[in-house]
Amino acid sequence: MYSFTEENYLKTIFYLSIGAKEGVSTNALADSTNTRAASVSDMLKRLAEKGLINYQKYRGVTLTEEGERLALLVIRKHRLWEVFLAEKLQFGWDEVHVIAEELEHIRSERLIEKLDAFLGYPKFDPHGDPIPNAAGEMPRFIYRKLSEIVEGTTVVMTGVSEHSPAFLQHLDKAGLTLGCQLKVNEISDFDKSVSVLIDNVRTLFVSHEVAKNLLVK
Amino acid sequence: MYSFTEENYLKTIFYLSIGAKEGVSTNALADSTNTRAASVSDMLKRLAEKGLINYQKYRGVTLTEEGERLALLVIRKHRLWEVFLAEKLQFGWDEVHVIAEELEHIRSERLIEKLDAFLGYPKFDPHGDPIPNAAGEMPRFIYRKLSEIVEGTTVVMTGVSEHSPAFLQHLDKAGLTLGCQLKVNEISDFDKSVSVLIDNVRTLFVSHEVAKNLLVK
DNA sequence: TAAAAAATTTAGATTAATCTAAAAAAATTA
DNA sequence: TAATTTTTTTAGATTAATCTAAATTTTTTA
Repeated sequence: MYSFTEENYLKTIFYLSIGAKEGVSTNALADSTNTRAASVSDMLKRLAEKGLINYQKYRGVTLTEEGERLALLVIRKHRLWEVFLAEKLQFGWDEVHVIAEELEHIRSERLIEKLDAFLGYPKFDPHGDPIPNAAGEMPRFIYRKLSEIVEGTTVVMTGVSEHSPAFLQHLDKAGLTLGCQLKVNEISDFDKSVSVLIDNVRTLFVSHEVAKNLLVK
Repeated sequence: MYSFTEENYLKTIFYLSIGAKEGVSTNALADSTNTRAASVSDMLKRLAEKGLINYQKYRGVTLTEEGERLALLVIRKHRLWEVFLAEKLQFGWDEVHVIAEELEHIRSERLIEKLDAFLGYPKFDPHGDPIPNAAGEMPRFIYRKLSEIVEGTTVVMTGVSEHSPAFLQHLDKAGLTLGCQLKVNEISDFDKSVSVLIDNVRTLFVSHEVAKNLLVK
């Protein structure tokens, strides 16, 4: 049985490892967990002793197989609760993350399996992120950013790579929701903003900053 | 913002205060919280400083108005989650308590109000206990025990005063559920066991031990 | 590559919640 | 009511998770 804190470290290491070739640095973890590097060093020693991470002093960390499995089980719980909050309790997709940060630590396997069934075994959370299975396995999709799509191409919005309430509320206001069709009309030479045709109905200008965080396929 | 531990102490003091004329003793709290009297003394000092309990050394404790309000809000959350677990996730009434012990500490007022709405504003939890409102107020019903009902009387089972899985599973096996009609046929002179007619259909012998923990009206 | 800068770890505290053992107060009983 | 027993509190530690400040290692740069 691991503490809330330990679970949060595993989850953070998992997210910071995505794409990275090297191990996650102490400072990156300190930033993400809002603690000091010294506190992170202490915790890394403990997680290493428990066999959850590969750690050598000054070298950064990676998750062991067991550590990754545990991280994905926490992420599974987080994402299932997000679906519950959005679909059953009518929370906005900008509100679910904060509450799920607490719910993800509730310890009951039966609870999460029954919740999964109640929700109809969803495959994605409200932000389009895939939900790991009960064994701690998650399909890895390769999404493209809207900012990388060439002019004239039509794609479907399938996710976001930024989950802050401010960003998600911005998308709400612009009427950009998961599943909408986006045709890239033109990319501005001046500021890289993207002119898109949404669902064949209306045209919208999307800033490069936003386009970088919209995942499409 | 109060810690899980503080919330649990408030809740425990609330339950131990029911019916009691005097304050709750340190030892009673140590028993209920599975800690030692010394630890309880420490915590009582802290809760008193925060204005949540009335405490004088060696004298036992009572909740202040604010302390009781907080205790009832925790109990509100506990009982609403129990309804969710039983009605939506199909957990047995013997299983919901343990999981709700964790869920009751999730901090989000909006969450609990939306959960309340989702459940249709239930007035009672799966054990027949009333659910406090959002202001921390709870109707106080005066229930009678089945063991106090005189022969010949017909009553309805409305609650239980013992919530252990073993007891609740025993009731399941006997087919005793909330809302069933109970006619007291005869009380044994020998062992005080009660012969009851259930829903006008079948007769069952209920031990005095069980009858003491069945609440009826 | 040597010096400077940045990153990381160690040393030594702190806080909340707990403990054991000992002291003190209250309650019981002879 | 005095002695004994029980209850409660205090004193002094312990553990997990954190901190600051200082020391150490690695990386960068001149």
